[in-house]
Amino acid sequence: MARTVKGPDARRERWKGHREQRRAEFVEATIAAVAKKGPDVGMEDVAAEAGVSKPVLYRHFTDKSDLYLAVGQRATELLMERMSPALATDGPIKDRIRRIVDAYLSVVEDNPNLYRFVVKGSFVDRPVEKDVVQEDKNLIANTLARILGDYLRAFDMDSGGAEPWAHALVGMVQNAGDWWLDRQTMSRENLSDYLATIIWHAIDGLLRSAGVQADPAKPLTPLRLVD
Amino acid sequence: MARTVKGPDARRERWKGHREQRRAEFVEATIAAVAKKGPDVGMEDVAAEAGVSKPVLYRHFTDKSDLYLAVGQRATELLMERMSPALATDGPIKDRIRRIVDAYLSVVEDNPNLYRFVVKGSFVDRPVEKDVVQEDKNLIANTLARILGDYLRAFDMDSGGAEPWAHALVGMVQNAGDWWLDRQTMSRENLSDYLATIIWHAIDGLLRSAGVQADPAKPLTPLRLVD
DNA sequence: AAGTAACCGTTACCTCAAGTAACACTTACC
DNA sequence: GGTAAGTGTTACTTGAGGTAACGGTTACTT
Repeated sequence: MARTVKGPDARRERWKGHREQRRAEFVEATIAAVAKKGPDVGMEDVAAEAGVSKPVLYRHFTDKSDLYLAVGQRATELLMERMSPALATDGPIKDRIRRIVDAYLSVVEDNPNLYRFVVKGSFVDRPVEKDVVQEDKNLIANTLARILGDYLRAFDMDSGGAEPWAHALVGMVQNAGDWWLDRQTMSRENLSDYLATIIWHAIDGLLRSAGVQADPAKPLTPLRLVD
Repeated sequence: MARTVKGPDARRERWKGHREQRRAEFVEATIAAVAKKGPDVGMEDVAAEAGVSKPVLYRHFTDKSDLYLAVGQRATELLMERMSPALATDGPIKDRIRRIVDAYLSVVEDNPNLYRFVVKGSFVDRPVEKDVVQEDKNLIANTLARILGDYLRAFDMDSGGAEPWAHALVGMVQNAGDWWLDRQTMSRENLSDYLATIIWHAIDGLLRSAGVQADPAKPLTPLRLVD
């Protein structure tokens, strides 16, 4: 009796890492399939791309939306990887905004099909409950909200707007990105500039209204954006 | 010869108006069904709500997405009905922005299921080609772009940013609205204020950078927004 | 060494909603 | 009376998501 009571049977633990690796493998396969066959791939296609048949997929993902959620999270990782250097770099504030926006747009530009797949081709089943995109947008927006809130508080301003503003900024960049992706009527650089300009003006306006004079060419002082 | 040569058989014309009326009727039925059964209704549900069986629906709409598109357009009409008074009112510029934003949010607030249905539950089939939401957002954004462009040109500024800025603004308000709809953690009035503030600051900043001093309490002079 | 708990994988099926076929009746123009 | 539009029905096909049932492999447990 001694061991059986407590010992959770090593056979269960043995695969822990492996399962995650497998999931990741299927997520990659999905991304590859999307890149090949466009954003409307089905489970069959994904399975084929992974060199496997459907039921195998369903051993690792409960659902289509479960898989899509995982893909969305992976995409968020890719996005963050590309954006975090831009977030971490100190420098002139406006330039920094431009770089962050541009990092986002560069990801969109490099993975148009994946982008469309994640942003548009999801939540087919679960209508409200588990929304892949909203999840990830919230993640980004919450990060932004924290940063904004800290800034506002540091300047002794009302920080109640931080959250809506964060979501507003996210939506703004995303929607402009969507538009740009569909009909690429201007260079990425130009779009980044325009968006950075409008964001900068919004921030500058907020600071002005609190009597703070900010120089677009200098870093904002009271906090560092990423620590 | 007068009639027979050209006359395209009055039987074809007889129904022109009727067909449109019927389409509208089904669109209303869809909206009612959505209000009752949530945003994930199927064609069967819609047909039932209209007191009809599926094939009838398919005589008037080629497709599910065709129906959804029509619903989206109807929703846009409802939205515009509510927004246009706010757009047409002259008055202090910042206040006006607030009213426009608030009008949008009020529609979202009053028809949450319809809103979710239109914004989220679409484009299930046609992946890229006929995107209902994008269509309607573009309509709004283009209107905005025209207005912005006119303003910018009136102030002798670079109007190249008008289009991206318009899409940015639309996305901003929409995303903030989505967030608010999901977890209503602040009053509509507060959200409208916060959004109007950020938009005002962005516009004000643009004008300042061109050397124009605008007073948030006064109407912008060179053009009227709606004519 | 035998048992078994976890994985590997397959083919063949079920289910459900979108969309279609085929058929019958009504109205009013020609 | 013929016919081109519409009204409507029930019963089917199709396709994609998801499942059942089966068999093989590995390596921990007893």
